[in-house]
Amino acid sequence: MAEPDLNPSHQGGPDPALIAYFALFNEIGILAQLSSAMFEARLPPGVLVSQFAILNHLIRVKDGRTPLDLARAFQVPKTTMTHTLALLEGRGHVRLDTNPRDGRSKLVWITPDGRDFRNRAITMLMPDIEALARVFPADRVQAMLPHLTALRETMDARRDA
Amino acid sequence: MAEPDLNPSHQGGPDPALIAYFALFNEIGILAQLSSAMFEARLPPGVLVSQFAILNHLIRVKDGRTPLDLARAFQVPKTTMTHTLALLEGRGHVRLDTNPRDGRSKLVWITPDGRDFRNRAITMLMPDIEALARVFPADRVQAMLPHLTALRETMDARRDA
DNA sequence: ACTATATAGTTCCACATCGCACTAATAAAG
DNA sequence: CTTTATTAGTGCGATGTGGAACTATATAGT
Repeated sequence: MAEPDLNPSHQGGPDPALIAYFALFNEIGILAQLSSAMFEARLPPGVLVSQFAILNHLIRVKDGRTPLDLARAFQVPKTTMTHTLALLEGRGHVRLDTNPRDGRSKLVWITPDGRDFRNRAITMLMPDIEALARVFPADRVQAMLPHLTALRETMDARRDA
Repeated sequence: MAEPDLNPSHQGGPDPALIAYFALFNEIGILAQLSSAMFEARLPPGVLVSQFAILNHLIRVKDGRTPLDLARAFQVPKTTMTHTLALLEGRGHVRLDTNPRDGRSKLVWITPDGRDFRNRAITMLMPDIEALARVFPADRVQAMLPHLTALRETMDARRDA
């Protein structure tokens, strides 16, 4: 579900300088909801963004990593990753080998089928992105992207502290 | 779960100018995950961000609206809203009256208990926000917030088209 | 080497989310 | 006024998500 929508400005309460942070997380939450819906509308029925995201990560970053690595990258519990990887393996989109370096863990590899599926999915999404680009210019995206990345990295680093 | 992490740059594929949009949604998805986790860690056990967000909306925007209004505001199906409102009503944080203007619908009101709960929750969250503000300055938030709001409004408007 | 601790992954279970079908009520069409 | 279509909310079932506990392996301490 969506994010807070918090804004304690109705009372003289907390530091007003911090209200912007609440507003920020509110917008982020609603945008995550909207973008997930947009993506899933174009993906084949039953394929969730969570699964698609993993295929993307395996291509964009690197495959041959452990399920736990992936769980950390996506900020989900390892049980969730076990479930999602099982779905992808069942569809033949990824392959799970035992890790030769560590008998406890496995290594996740994307298959040619998984690669094809992901590339076709991106093609399906392109029209929506193009339509969005027409009403929301790319320079605005460029303006905020570095800040978002920095915020993500900061919060990611603070996660265990 | 988190968002795409899409970046088709591995091949000469789609318009490179559009890649930034994928990167944007990727960051938004992960940040939504991180902020939800941060919030829920401070909320009482069993209270999810989804419930807290509704209380916030009822105070910040306005209460006395229908469940369907809320479902649209948060971009969730009405069945989800029914469920969440039932939880909040069970805790005495909201009250559901029948709508005198329309026998089919109801009106959602926040109770004094709900108001107190929300205000106390915000107090609990403040230390985390303050800690974040120390490492991620407010001017960076100000720099991206207007763009995020504009993007959210744009995508929200395009939702039914 | 042996014990204690930590880690990777899974299983089991609780629950939030959401699609589908249904009821009740309103609105529109004739 | 009667019929039809639309809308608000709910019950039910399927599934994604995530916590607790467990097994198997690896690492640290002695």
